[in-house]
Amino acid sequence: MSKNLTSRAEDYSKWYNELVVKADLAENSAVRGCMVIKPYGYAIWEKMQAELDRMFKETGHQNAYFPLFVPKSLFEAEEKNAEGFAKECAVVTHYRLQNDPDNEGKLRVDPEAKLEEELIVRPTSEAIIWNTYRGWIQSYRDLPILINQWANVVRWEMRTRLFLRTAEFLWQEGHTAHATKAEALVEAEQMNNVYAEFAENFMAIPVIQGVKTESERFAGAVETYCIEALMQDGKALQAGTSHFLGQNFAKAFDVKFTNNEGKLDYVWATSWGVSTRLMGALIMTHSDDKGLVLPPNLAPSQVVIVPIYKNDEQFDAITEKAEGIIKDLKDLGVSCKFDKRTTHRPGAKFAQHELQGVPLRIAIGPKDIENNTIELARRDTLTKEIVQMGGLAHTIKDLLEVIQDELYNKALNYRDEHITKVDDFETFKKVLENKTGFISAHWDGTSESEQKIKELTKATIRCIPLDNELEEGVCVYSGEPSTQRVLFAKAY
RNA sequence: CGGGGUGUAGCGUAGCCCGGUUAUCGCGCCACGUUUGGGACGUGGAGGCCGCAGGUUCGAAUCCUGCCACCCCGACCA
Repeated sequence: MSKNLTSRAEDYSKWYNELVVKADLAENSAVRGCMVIKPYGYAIWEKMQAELDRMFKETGHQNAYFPLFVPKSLFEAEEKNAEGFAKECAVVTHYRLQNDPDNEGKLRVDPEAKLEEELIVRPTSEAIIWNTYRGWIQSYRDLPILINQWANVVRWEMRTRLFLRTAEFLWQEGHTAHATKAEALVEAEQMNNVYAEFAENFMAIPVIQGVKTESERFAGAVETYCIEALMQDGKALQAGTSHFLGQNFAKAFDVKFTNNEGKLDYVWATSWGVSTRLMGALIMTHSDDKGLVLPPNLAPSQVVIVPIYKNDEQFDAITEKAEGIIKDLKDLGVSCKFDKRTTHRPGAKFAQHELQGVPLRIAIGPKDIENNTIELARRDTLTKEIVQMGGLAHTIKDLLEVIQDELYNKALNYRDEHITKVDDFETFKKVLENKTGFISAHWDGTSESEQKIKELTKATIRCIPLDNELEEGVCVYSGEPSTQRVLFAKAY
């Protein structure tokens, strides 16, 4: 492990890449654009999964699993969806390899083994799922269908970055079917709320809920709800989306049902997802120049104990004390690891646990044995204090809650300070270049203005906030009348 | 896919222009000893088809050709 991380001020993107690798979260693999998620990174992802899965089930959803492959004829059925993803699809054309007669010891694709119909590796699963739902739905009594799947998908991206954009990524995708438009809309909004609640309460990442403009909308959706977060470098990151799909997929896959008036109608749909990209959001929201900073809710170990000793006798005394602390913490539902490795000295352990973002560190040495104390260090503030043993477990449990809240508030302050109201295009460009962050500005509602602004500034409309107040104004670019402000930013 | 760049040990590198014995240095790794309240020190050691293939040459990490991979900047994107 090399000593120092590149600082954020020096090169934010280099800092991010180094942090992901050095904190042992993930690394690049032999497959272009695909990452290996290492045990420590995967443990954090599992924490996210567990909480999201709980929330999905609490809102009435069940898990299921659909195939990795989508026959091309199904994939192309919903035209807009197909068109939107066509440029980044991996395609299976053959099903067999054979020894290469011209190249000893090598394999080649058997030209005789061409598939009748190509299979698309799913970039998203609407097609295969809606084709399946057709067989499940005849009557309004079969509705709603509320299903989620945990899966991997492939989008053949040109340029990839660990967690933020990989060719293969892990995610969950919910796909629901409803009898009425109103019910589907409620579902799409509900799941966006679930995502917002998860991001804020669990990941300590403040988000803005909104809807996408037409050009940023999911291919095939009527409305795309989203949660947008702001990273420390002032760039926005779309952290989750929930789509109201209208009857587009029902029509494309001919999914009709008889309603309670005996009339035939197409089914209404939603889909919603978050991915391993949330790992990127987590890193870029809280971490610092010493490494990862994990909110207690997401830390694989919330507390780590580092022993400091000169001989076996001291180590035994420390171990006894540590085991007592671990037991008390476990009773309160706090996870704690005892780092008793003899192969590393305390300083190296301190540095490693800081790099990996363990929220609280306890150091116990001979002095602490003597005084009935421990040294308690906070990862988020990098402060440490000597604490008496009495009531330690409760002190720690409370402190973890404080840390969780403070991380959220810190991120919220940063975010709120980086929403700038702007009314003219010159200021727009200046704020984007110098201050960065979200810009709240009037927009005339046309794709043309949106496109022009993107070309000129690289900023896109991240969302039209849901809680927007209506306000008369003129478009920051065209000067045409506008009824509300929207949020612009450069985005990941 | 366009424009630029880089490939030397696990990682970071020197050497390349101007070909010449055993390919440089640091980190990391291994062994032993001394250490342990913020990334220890000493001694010894292991590790290389110099991206791949071909060519020029008495001789190639170095020169030439082709290929591959990766990085940066664009276009695309959760």
